[in-house]
Amino acid sequence: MNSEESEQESTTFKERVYIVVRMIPRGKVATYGQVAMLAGRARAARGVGTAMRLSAGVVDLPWHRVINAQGRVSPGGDMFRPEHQRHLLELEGISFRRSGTVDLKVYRWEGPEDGLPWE
DNA sequence: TAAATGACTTAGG
DNA sequence: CCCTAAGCCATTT
Repeated sequence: MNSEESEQESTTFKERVYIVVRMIPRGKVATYGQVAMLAGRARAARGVGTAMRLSAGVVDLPWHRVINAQGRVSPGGDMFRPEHQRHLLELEGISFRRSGTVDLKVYRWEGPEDGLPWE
């Protein structure tokens, strides 16, 4: 271990995404693009979507706190139904507009106070 | 290794 | 509010 910076990535993109998502506090939300940036891949918003789609069964993962840049929740899925996601968010005190969207100006997570492990 | 897929995003119409 | 076109990416075929 003669190096600390040129070391190989010991974590995959998906792993980092989950780590970031687990940092989102209760009552707050983050967008795919935001998570991508924090995970070290600013333009991989779509990759974050892929990671979340494959997250069924992952323990302790607040998947419902990840929404898109328009404030809309997941489009659907057996285990990720829009109504379910909305319900979970409302239980955390997040209110939706008539349009069914979340006001990011109010509920957007500011980001981690301390730096991330890989940054 | 190339092609297809999809919880994305921004800019326009 | 709904739809399309482009750009970008991880994952799966």
